[in-house]
Amino acid sequence: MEGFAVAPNAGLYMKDPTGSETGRRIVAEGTALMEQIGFEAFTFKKLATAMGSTEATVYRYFENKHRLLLYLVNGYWAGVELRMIAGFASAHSPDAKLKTALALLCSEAPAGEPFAGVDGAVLHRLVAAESPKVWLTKEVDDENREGFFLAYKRLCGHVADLISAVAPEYPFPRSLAATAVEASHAQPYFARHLPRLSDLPAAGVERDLEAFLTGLVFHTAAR
Amino acid sequence: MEGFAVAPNAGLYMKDPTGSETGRRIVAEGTALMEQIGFEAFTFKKLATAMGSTEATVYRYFENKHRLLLYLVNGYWAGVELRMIAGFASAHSPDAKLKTALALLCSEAPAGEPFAGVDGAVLHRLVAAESPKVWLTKEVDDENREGFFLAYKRLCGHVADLISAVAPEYPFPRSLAATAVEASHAQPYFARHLPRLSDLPAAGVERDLEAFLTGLVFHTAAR
DNA sequence: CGCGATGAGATAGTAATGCTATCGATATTT
DNA sequence: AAATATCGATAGCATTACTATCTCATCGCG
Repeated sequence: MEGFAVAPNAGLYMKDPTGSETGRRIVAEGTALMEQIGFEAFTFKKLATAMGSTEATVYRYFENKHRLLLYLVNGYWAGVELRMIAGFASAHSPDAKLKTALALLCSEAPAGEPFAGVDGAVLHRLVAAESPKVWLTKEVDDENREGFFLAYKRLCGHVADLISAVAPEYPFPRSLAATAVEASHAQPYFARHLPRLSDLPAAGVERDLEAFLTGLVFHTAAR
Repeated sequence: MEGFAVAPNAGLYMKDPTGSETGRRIVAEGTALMEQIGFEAFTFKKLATAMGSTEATVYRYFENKHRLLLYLVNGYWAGVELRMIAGFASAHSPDAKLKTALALLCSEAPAGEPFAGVDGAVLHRLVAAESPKVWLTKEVDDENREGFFLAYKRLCGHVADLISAVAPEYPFPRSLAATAVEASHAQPYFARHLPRLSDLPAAGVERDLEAFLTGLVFHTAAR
């Protein structure tokens, strides 16, 4: 029943939200509401009211809103990883694989629903705007030990491996991969809100973003 | 009396904290406490208790903790900009200037006190761990309109200008500058807490970080 | 000397937040 | 039909994020 070899989100919830209609609604409406009003203004009470349920019910699924965000972000990255691996099938050289991987990171509206009832584009925007808050916390080390960042680290790992395949002598493949993945979210956000920090257009960034990222990665690594 | 042509922090406070001993202590002890316990756990009540003062007193200086963080981050960047411009004096080619600028971004313990009584290394760590929270907010656009991000944007602007000077035909100087500046904080943080996302050592990153960043910028732009 | 302004500690209070506990009605399972 | 799980309803509590007011000390100034 699980779409993954190892459930990517184990431990992030108190009760598996995919196992009930209420759980799926928490995830679906939680994503939408959090994206709308922002993580700091988001509360379980507001979510419960929006779903016509109660705070206590939401707390039965997730310990707190930070865990819910972590769950969403993790699911997002797991989905990207899946599509990335699928994309590798149609590319043969490491070079071509790396290019598809980077292109995938640039698409604002990922194909397919990452969670039942969740709009991919909305989740993408949520992740772009909120995901750093997931690790910029005093609990990073504990949460990392519990494996809550595995999906993200695996994804960056794939990109790093491709960089190494393309440029075996480049000394910072992981740093470059993480920098590129981060930039793929930060740059569209900057383009929209702090345009002095970007050369991308406010909307429809995908084409230029891809050009920027491939330039960044290939020129840096492949000497 | 002001060290800057235009006070970089105007509007961020209700009452200028540099103008009184209490204000300076709010800034100094606020930095230390926030860095210690993290932005989410930090409250004005805790700060007041730590300083032997009261919540109401702190609120006379800053509207809320978000504004205080913004003030600190902004002051940090203003200080970096000052040192960057000073550093340009000893470098003559744009190439050399860009190299000094990037090296400056890598130093973990900036020279000189950015605020009276504030340890530069502590502020540096605070900015690395918390600064994205300053713009990843639903109030970005309002705060940007009020000029609260000017120091950061100016700093990135300097780097972008140097990139353009070194490589006039490179199409994404601003994106590259912002990406490099962001990476200068993100990479040491990753090295420490999520080491799979970096090739840098957990401690003493400066040398490798500089190599990574100069490679990133020069190979990407001067292509 | 006395006046007013300013700065800041003390105290109180309010609404919202984050979270826990209990209870009972309603399904679902066995 | 009994047992169990699910979830809405309600209550409660400690903390947070503020706001307001009052008092006292200080300081510049006529």
